[in-house]
Amino acid sequence: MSLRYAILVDLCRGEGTGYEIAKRFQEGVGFSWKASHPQIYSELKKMADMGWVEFEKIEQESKPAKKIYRLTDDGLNSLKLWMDTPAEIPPVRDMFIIKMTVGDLATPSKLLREVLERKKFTMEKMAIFQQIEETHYKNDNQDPKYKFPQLSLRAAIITFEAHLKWFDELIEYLETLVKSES
Amino acid sequence: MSLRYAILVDLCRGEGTGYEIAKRFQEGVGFSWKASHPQIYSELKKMADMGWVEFEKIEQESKPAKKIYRLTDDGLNSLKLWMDTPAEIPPVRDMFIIKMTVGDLATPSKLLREVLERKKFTMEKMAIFQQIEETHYKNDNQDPKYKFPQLSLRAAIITFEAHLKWFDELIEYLETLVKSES
DNA sequence: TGCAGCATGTAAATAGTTACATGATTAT
DNA sequence: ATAATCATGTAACTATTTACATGCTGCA
Repeated sequence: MSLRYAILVDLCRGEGTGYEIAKRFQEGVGFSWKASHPQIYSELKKMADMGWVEFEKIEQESKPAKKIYRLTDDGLNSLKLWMDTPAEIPPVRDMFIIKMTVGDLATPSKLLREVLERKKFTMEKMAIFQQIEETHYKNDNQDPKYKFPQLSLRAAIITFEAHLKWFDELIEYLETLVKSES
Repeated sequence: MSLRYAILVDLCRGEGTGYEIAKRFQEGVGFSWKASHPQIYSELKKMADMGWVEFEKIEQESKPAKKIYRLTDDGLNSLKLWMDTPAEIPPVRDMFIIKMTVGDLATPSKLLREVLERKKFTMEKMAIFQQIEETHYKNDNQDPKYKFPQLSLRAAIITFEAHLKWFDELIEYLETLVKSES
């Protein structure tokens, strides 16, 4: 049921089509959840049947009619109920960490390349989030209304920092291995 | 196919029954992957059929016969091939972070309680990993053989530290909310 | 007496991904 | 020309969880 509530949270900020919601749930756009479009369409349909969301159908020329979804009072109430119940602590599921436990089975240079790739990826992502933090929430904008979204953003930034710290420890060791290899 | 390789990595350290492997993959035991026992049994069966693992059947009185699995040469070779191909970067999928973006919809005291619960949980987990790091890898034990497992452990510790840092930011804000609430 | 641990497995359900399908428009 | 964007959806598959099933032993 997680995706269901993730969508409700997304719709809290305003109405949107399944397509738009799906875009936000694509790899990397939002930090904390990922979902493909068929999953989102089917979940929206279920919630429309339950009356948690409603949609306005807008016909378009040369495109399928778009459905603009918004929360209903029922949906908002269900969301509020969920908000007060603890969320499950998710398992990690990162094969890269598993791989490291037996890193001696890999080719050091390839492992190093993989870490450098991850580091690059993480730095790019982090830059985006830091940008948002600076333009939206820093300095003047200390409106308590934005405090929660900002704190949520902090989760991403802090996590990325941690990953980078770990990557640097890996790189340090792997570089010694690659040097002695040649 | 991730679970498959996670099991192979696990079997690298030595033989084991499905039951034992499943225990290690339970919530919280290993840091980086989670799996239930039916999933592990079925994956072991598939890999036995492919010849990546083999097992020795040991009859027992009053218990079902146990199967002690170990890697075959084929399994080890497949694992080595996998080691040299980059692992996918996993999505995060933590509803707690999502929840924070609309934290104003929750009851502050309940949200605070949830954060404190997570903090406690994380500190307990981290203590276990730090213990392992100190007893197994610190001081005298600078054997390069243990360098990779140690680095893998560092991923957990560094990640936990990051979570704790974030939790403290949340707690600081939520405490002001709870105070002004009463 | 009742629960945890050992040890296997099957069956059913839910969650999530990938491929297929359509079709016009705009940018490269 | 080709790919990306808009916008929906279905179908098939893979991954994962939960419930059911068995049965003995040792502990509180």
